[in-house]
Amino acid sequence: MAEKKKRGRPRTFERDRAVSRALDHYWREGPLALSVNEFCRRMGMSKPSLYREFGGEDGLLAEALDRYWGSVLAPIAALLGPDRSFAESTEALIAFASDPGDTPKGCLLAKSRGTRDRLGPAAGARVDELARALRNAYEAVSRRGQERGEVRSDINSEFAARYLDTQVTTALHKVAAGEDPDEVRAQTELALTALLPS
Amino acid sequence: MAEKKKRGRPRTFERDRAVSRALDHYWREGPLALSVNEFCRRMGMSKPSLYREFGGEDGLLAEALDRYWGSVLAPIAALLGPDRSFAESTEALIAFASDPGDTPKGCLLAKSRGTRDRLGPAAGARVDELARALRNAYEAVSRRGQERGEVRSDINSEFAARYLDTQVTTALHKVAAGEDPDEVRAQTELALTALLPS
DNA sequence: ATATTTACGTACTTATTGGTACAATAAATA
DNA sequence: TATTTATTGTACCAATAAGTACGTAAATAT
Repeated sequence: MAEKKKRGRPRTFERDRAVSRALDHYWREGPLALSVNEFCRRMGMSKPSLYREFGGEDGLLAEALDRYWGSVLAPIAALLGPDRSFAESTEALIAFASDPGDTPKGCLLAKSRGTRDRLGPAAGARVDELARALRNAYEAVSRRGQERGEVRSDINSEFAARYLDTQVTTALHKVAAGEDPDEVRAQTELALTALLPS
Repeated sequence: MAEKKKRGRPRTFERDRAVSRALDHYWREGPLALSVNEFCRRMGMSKPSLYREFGGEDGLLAEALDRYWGSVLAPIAALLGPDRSFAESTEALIAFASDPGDTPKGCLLAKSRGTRDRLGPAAGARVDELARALRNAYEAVSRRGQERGEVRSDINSEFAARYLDTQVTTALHKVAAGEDPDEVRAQTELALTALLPS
């Protein structure tokens, strides 16, 4: 890998930093809140830069979603591993949903899913991907829970996964909307008891 | 109340019809989907008319919400009367949520609540009012259910009402997003079993 | 008829939108 | 030093946004 000298003007665009700041803005205010103009103004980048580097708002959001998965959701999914009981897994999920702890409120994926139809093709596809990956994790948790007798065995594990997804997403939306995290936590805990054996 | 002859040019503006069409548009596409320009174009009214009669988009949406309450939500709330068992009431709610039957999909109030913060002052206040009225109905249902032993007695009836509200609103959002009504119905039914005595 | 009062909508303003042409810049090469 | 190639952002475009000044229409009153 020789350091081939390139011929033209050297790149100064900080792509990584741009994606980070984009993620922050999208996460904080939702993926549709900002116009491209305002976006570039706040990011301190020129509009042609955005179109050149990301092909537009759609591409930028898609990349921000990728980073969100890597830095937030993948670690969460890892918390749902087979070494944990169903109760521990749901506890971790509820803790994540009712209080992410770190920077912005709510979940970028949840916010994006809420406006799925108004997203561009690239971001839309990314949202579907991430949602599916998350649901796969939910399904694994549900199935293991059923095998261990920790979850009602008379419901389909895919249905249970979708139910889990619904409830967690609802919790995330409520927290993002500013509702009391303790209330959200309590409601989500109640909702998940519906999955337990009677 | 004598029919006093008014002095100026007679009114030709069809206020009632305007509100009806506004309700239809808001209901179908959500309260923030249309610009004032596009709105007036579709309604066949001039912009000054809208500002004169309703004070702007905010006032128009507020009035549309009023009509929505009168024509849709109040009848629903009436279905939750004391003559029905808890199971019958929730059944009616789920039927409403998972398939409104008539014209547009979803619930205008649910859609409006989802974007509560971006609404104008009048519409925002109306949304709060209607949501509160609905929750009062939910609380009455919950409390009666508890008195009859149809609902877990170890949870606060206000909390149960908020839970009911959450689950019904979630169902409405999902139907509005185009999800399969049968799936939504099944998930909502499961969620509401959490309120039943064990 | 003329003036007065009320209702209405054309046509305008200013600001912002998504999107891009093109000139300026900065390096390697000749 | 001049040329070529690559990168960047100023400065523009047409379309549309929210909001309103003002002239016209249609009735009653004088």
